[in-house]
Amino acid sequence: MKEKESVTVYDLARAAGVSQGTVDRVLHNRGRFSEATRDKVLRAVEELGYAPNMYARSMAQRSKRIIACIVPDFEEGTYWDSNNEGLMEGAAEVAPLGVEVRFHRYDYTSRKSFKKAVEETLDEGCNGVILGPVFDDLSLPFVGRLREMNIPFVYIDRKIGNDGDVAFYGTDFYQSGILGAHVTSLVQQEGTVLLVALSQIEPSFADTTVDRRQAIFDYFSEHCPGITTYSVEIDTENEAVREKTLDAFFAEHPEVRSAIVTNTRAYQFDEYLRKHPKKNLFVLGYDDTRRNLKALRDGNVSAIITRGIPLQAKNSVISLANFIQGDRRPETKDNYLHLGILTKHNLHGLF
Amino acid sequence: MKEKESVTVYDLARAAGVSQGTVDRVLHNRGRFSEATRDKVLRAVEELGYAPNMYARSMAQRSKRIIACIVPDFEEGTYWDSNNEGLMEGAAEVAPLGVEVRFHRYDYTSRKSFKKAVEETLDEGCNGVILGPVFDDLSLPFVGRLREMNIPFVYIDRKIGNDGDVAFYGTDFYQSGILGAHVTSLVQQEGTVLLVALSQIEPSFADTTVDRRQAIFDYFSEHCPGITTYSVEIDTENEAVREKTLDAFFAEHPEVRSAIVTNTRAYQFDEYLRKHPKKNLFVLGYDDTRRNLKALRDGNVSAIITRGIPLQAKNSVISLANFIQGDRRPETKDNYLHLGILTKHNLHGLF
DNA sequence: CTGAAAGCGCTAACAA
DNA sequence: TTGTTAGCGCTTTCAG
Repeated sequence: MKEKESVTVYDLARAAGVSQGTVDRVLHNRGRFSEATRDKVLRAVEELGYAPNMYARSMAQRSKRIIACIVPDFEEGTYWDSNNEGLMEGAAEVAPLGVEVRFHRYDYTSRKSFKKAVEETLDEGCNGVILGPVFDDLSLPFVGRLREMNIPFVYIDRKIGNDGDVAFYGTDFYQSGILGAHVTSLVQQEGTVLLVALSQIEPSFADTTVDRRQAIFDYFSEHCPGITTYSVEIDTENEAVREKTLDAFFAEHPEVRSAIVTNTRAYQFDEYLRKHPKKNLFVLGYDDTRRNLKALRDGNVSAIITRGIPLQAKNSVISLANFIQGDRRPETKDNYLHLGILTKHNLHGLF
Repeated sequence: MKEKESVTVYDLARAAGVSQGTVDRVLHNRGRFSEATRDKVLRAVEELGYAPNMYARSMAQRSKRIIACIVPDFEEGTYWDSNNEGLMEGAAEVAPLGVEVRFHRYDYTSRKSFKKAVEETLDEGCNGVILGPVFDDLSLPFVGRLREMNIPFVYIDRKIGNDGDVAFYGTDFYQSGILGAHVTSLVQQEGTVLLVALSQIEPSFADTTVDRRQAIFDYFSEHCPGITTYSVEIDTENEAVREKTLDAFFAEHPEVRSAIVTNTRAYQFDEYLRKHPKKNLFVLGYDDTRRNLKALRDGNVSAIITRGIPLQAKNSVISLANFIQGDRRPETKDNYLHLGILTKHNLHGLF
């Protein structure tokens, strides 16, 4: 019901005294124009305040842009599954912009499979990459390659260096530890707290949760002199071993009132508690994976700190698509997502 | 890098044996076509699974669509300010789709101003309405009018009936009460809890927080027999009166360990506590308004339950725009937003 | 190196 | 009632 105003390529062309075709060439650096015209056009862009119409653009493009997504494969209900969910949502959202998301998944316990995913990506070709890195030494040369080839990329979950990435979406692990400790301290001002950590199967992996644990220690030692903490490491793979470890701990420390599971598998601790119930134990876990949410709803987990995994993944897709199609970078390069607190009673819409 | 497939009006036209113009007419019910062609076209739509290209559409439209937004005016940092923030975000997001959002604000203490806003809206004309209703008896005939005129509308914050609205975005107040009580019960299993409520200035207003208070009572009486609650009503407008009321309460009940402020103005309770500090008082409030967040960060509020106000507002705009421009309804009609829990240590990115 | 022109999917004005 | 056609802002041939 009102006219649209907005400066177009045609306006630029007129202002610069050239044709639309020429404007397009300098805008996209497709070569075949002189320095002089380049300047004229760019000046016109400045003066008129040109902003491209993304929709017209994607309509005119006969070909799609491809985003290659190199992320770990996953079991149902785990961390990378949640990420996958968000990536899919993002893919759906950018599809009408003419951007297609293709997956190259790898086994995060296998360096070889990562190499393979990388090769595939490079072979197929793409206009942008979303990288969920696990192996630093393997990822580094890869992003170097991307930079050479002028392929934009965004990190998800973790980032390797600060070099040429368009953006990063992930969590501030230290802060997540502070929050977990804070919540626990609200429930319990003094006494014993148990920290349950994942034992490292593969010492070569980067263990992102060390920062989290450090934060918890820091918080308690600064704010809660009355709290004593103990750590146990549990075996992710073997339930029998887990059981023995935990039995031993609880035998020695029956006075424990809270437990913080610092890795992403609070549901495994819940499994233990189902068999060996403890009265009034406050259990705090991390990450809104399906399994953890189930343990929160039906089991013995009292609260979960979440980083909105699907959102981080979704945002990574959208921001990369906007960069590729709309020439615009995200407002902030490093995006540490909001940490949420979940209990039995605010799961609505998540599960 | 791959061809786009997707069925277009042209495809429909060919399939139905008519022209694009005719297809457009039946698609938009612009009249001037026979029943027979209508059927042919609609069948083609079914068979080919046609979905309009929203971007092509908004490009071809020389005129904008207008969304009229009838919501309460606000003071800085209060509930409707947060809503406004989200509405603005939404407006920015749908602008490239050729949708403009226009505001008609009213004073929520004045029925007359609401009437005026409604009249303005009707006079100016629009393609859709977002309504934040306060006066039920005034809103009802208005939405009746909208239905007659075939103008789609969505409710925000509260809804009046379930009639012709495209969607509703708001909170489940009862659930928010349950959550608040649950969180409080995590901190304190027994003893005294103070409920602070807003005293009604205007008894004609719908008080949405009664459900919340009811839920708190229900939760405690079901799960926490050891907890006793007391309610006080405080005067929103007059600080001196507030002070007196609260002084009197604390004199009588020095044993109180938690307080729940059930309205949206926890910051006013914080103001009181700054002048009359209480040791170890757990204070829970509602809503992530700027003032409340400040009281959480720097003051005596321990936790805030939030309904993601900006998000509810933003979604209302986006869903209405999609309905108007993209012919598609939101997936769920009634959207009760996720309830968040905020503490000092997860304000990042919100403030 | 540059310009002209066709066309992406859709709407809207104008003929018929 | 229906078909035709000219754009919307942009990219992309294809000739110069």
